[in-house]
Amino acid sequence: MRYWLMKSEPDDVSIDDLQALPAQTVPWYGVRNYQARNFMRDQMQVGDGVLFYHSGCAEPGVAGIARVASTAYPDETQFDPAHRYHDPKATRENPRWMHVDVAFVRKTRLLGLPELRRHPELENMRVLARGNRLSITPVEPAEWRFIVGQLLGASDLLD
DNA sequence: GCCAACGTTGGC
DNA sequence: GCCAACGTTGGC
Repeated sequence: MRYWLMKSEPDDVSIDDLQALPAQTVPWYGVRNYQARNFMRDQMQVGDGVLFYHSGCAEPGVAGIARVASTAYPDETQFDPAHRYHDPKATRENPRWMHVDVAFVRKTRLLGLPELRRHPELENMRVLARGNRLSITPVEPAEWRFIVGQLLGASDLLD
């Protein structure tokens, strides 16, 4: 069991959008960075914890909790010439981009970026590292427990 | 294999 | 809209 922070632009898919989807599950399409792809392809397991992070918006920060709901499989958008995430070098025989499904668990209050930076317990979080642009970063178990404790209360730590 | 140019991310 | 940081591309 691992923990992850996954960024999404709320104009694209917000935590509310995820909650409103029929199966409350979304294929994590559009990742076009090899490190982020490799995390999904090589390390993610069904059930892993996900901090759902809003980026590229007025109030960036953790907006909810989700869960990895599948192992990795090819991202359909890479094959679609009309799609903004089309990759001309990808073929069905040789897909380049893989993703997992992510399922809604809980919407929380917004734990904003300034607040994340304020907690000494979180000073080593990958997502807070200078110059970090990765849209998917690992979260340490202690960081996960701290954040979930902040968001849900210590009595409700999920796992 | 180097590295300059370019594109993208994402906070502000 | 700006810009720092970083990843990718492609010429050599």
